[in-house]
Amino acid sequence: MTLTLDGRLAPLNWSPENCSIRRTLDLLGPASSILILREALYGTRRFDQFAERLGMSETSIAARLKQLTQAGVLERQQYREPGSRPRDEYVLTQRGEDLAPTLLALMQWGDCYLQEGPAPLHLVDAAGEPVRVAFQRADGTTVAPEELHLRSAQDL
Amino acid sequence: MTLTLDGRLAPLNWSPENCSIRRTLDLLGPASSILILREALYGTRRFDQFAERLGMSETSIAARLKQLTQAGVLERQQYREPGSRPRDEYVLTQRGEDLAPTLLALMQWGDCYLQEGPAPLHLVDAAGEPVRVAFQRADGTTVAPEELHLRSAQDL
DNA sequence: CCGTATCCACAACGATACTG
DNA sequence: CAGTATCGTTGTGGATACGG
Repeated sequence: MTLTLDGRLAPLNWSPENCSIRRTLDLLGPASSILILREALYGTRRFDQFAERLGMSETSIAARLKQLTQAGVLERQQYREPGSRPRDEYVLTQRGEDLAPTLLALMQWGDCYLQEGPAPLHLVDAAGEPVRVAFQRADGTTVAPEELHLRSAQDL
Repeated sequence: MTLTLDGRLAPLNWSPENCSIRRTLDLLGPASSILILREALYGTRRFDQFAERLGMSETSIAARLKQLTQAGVLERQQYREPGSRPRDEYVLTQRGEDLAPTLLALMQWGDCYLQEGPAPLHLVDAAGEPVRVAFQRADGTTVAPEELHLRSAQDL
């Protein structure tokens, strides 16, 4: 596969700076931000749980949580356990949840190419059937990678 | 959505270090590696083209290309234009092409949340119909994000 | 429990100059 | 054209100590 950009390698109306991939990576920040989001997707919400599960220093955790909150993919929520004072926790916003395909596509690739033995986690549906990240049309039909093309907007 | 890990937030048989997302990020390296791969996916192959299109220094380009080659997602290929001496170019391996869902999921998210106005590039099939990254079962049927679960391997 | 402040180490990057 | 060598700057992170 090579996404042929409709046959041209450098369309005039597309510039490498005006690129959603670059802007998304800039917004999310370093790789440790992705790991924070992975934990958030798994259900981790509290500061010390992030720190413990990721094996990162509190300094880094605080910086990443603040950055991701400002980026709008996490938000602080107050909660109160009975008998305790109110605390904050960090939960995914809709924007953050929508990063799930990206994260799970990464996981899928690593499971395929970097995992020795069976993968530790499997993505399944409500009935336990395996689920994969794939390309599909609006009607839900699958698109093979060889059929993919990138079209620049002004070609329409 | 929260991927409930079958109801438990920290399954005993899964550790944050043994994680395909982390290992994949470690293998690929810094964010600029992802941008290199984006260019490779678009069809860029030659050293100076990477440097020019990404606006990065030759030092960084050389380091990233070497790293990605060692990681097995790019490989050097000799080519020879008529009348020129042979040169090297960097092309995606199968491993590298299989990162397309990850990169395009990133692009899709950025198009949705960071793009002002219409996206500059559209992912389409051979007939020009729009294509998205989505979750699906082995039989091709679509899975809604709310239906997703992560199951640890030893629960089988 | 949930962070912040300070200090230090290292990795990534751009700029520049240089080689086959 | 396709890199390598060196330098200086910045960003990221760990360790430690400290504050609400």
